[in-house]
Amino acid sequence: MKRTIYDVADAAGVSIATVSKVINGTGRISDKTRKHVIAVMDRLQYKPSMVASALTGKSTYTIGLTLPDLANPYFAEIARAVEDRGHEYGFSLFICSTDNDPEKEDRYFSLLTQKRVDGIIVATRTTKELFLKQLVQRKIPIALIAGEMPSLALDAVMVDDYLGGYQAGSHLVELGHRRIAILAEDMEHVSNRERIRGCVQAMQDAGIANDEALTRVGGFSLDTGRAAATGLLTGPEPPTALFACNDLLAIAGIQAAREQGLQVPADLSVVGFDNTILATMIDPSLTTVAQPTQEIGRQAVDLLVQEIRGEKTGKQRAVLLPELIVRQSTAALP
Amino acid sequence: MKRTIYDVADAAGVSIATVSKVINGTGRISDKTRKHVIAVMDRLQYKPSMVASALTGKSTYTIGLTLPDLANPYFAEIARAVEDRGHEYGFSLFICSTDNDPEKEDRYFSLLTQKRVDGIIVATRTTKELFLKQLVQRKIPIALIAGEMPSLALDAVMVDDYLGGYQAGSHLVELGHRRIAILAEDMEHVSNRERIRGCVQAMQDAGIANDEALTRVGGFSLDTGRAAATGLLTGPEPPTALFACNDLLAIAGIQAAREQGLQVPADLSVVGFDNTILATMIDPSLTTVAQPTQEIGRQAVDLLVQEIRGEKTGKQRAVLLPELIVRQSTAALP
DNA sequence: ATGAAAGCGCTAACAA
DNA sequence: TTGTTAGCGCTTTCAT
Repeated sequence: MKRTIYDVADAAGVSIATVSKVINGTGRISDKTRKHVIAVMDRLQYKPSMVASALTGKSTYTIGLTLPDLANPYFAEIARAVEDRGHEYGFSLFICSTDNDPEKEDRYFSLLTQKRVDGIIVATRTTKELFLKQLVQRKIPIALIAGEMPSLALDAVMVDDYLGGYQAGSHLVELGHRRIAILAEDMEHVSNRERIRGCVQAMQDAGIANDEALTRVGGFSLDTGRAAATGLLTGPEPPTALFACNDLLAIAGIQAAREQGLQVPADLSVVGFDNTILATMIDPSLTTVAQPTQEIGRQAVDLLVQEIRGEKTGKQRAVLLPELIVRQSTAALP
Repeated sequence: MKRTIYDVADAAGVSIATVSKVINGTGRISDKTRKHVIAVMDRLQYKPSMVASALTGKSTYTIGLTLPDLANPYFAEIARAVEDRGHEYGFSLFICSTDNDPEKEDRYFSLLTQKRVDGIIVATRTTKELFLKQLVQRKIPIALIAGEMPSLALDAVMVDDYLGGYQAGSHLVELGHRRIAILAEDMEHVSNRERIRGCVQAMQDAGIANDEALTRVGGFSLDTGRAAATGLLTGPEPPTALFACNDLLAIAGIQAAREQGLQVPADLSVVGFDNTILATMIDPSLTTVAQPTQEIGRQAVDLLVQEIRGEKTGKQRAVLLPELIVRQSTAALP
């Protein structure tokens, strides 16, 4: 039942080298034998083993993608984009959800190493420098998505988070808001810090002093986000606008507002970040800073593949631009 | 830089057979040499190649998952569940989004075959019997999620869609609704047909005649769903309740209602299906029939792994029960 | 308890 | 144009 290149060679009355050549289109084979061999191959339903061919030194045509959680819509979209672009190049994708757990991430890296993936795209946010260094030593091509590893020269694609934050802040400022609250995932990751910095800068450019009390950490879930947002809204001088560092938190903010009897956008304008599928689902639809998800995945794969093929010398850093999408969740201050 | 088993053997002053044995815990090795070899292995940062070991006849410890679209929250959740359970068994996961395109699916099957995956979990909805048959001939273990292939005996895990539909229908009937519209993805897939059949049965059990005009196909996107829902709501005798065959369509229904100036649930009660992350995000929060996503992924992997290990003789069909989650989108008919 | 040697299915010189 | 052959890194008898 299990066909090998020998079976094909036998059945076709040629050598395995000949079969190998027609499979790979290498060497010179007469049209006649090529056709014949091909015919025999599909008659036998023969599928060359990529395991064997990988062992021979060629690549495995496999890449790994580490991300915090595949069930998170943002990362699912990224993964889909990576899958699609990888597939165009003939690469299969191993998915590795790490739950932001460094140990789990390390185990996945180790596993990917043993599986001899051709490269790894790292979209996790808790990656330890040491882990990456080990991969680099092993000469495993790496591309970072929205990550920084200043000490290591690595290919990376990121969006200009500062600009995104600035766009969000400007939008709110232009609508007349002056008390603008900020809801962050955490303060560790650069992306978040930059988004906040951008928003604060937009406010300062409009002559609005930054009130630290209006910035809160909302975590990664709807519940923690709602709790943090509620804290923000029930303070002494409540904000009239909220910039959330991702769409999930923005929705948490909207829900918290509703619980406090506030209308969005009448009483509170809300801006999100990411433009995930969620943004168009909720009511009011969410004004948000769009990340070019497709493009992020695409460029990450492009960088990685160039690296794998050795077509590139230095490392590159692609910075993509975010775009503010205005929907229904923001309005001018009365 | 690239370490092989030979490097370890040399450095440890033993044979490669010995090294292999300590790696796999096979054969009898003295405690002394074992420790020594292990020490040498981590000093050299040696990671055994699973490519080579796979070629030797052992399994690749890799499974494939085909699904329509990884970016769809429902399938992302399924994928995450499969990934987690697979990881517990030591299996890595290849993701294959097919976009419901049979050709793409076939190419993925072919690719997975060449990569010599140990098994495939099929969560796509357009799988041709021929494709599956070819895999079966190749003796590749398969597990279906929410699929049927009556002619082929295959392991499968599914939820009782009929029951789910019945629960949704009963809920609406109990709330006093008698004109209940149904929004389906399509009529081809069994899941949808069963959900509808269940809902209709619940209505009939309450003495409500089925009005065919109240069933519409809403497709797979928010836009097509909204269009279909609008058609439903603007008919001569508009419904007071809507059962949508998935959460996305339910949200489309809510949006359509809102566009028509209807309040949910005051003027229209809406029930969804799947209980995806979306259900808690929207306002009003969605009453929906929950699928046990974790359990589906888990059992699919369990069945597949048993098959891979040859621990099972016959094929099994696991039927899981859905559960109605009542939230804010349904209310009693005034 | 350890090692020598024969594959696993394929690719890539090198011969013919 | 086609075939022979030596690996790729590992597992697994079978000797020792």
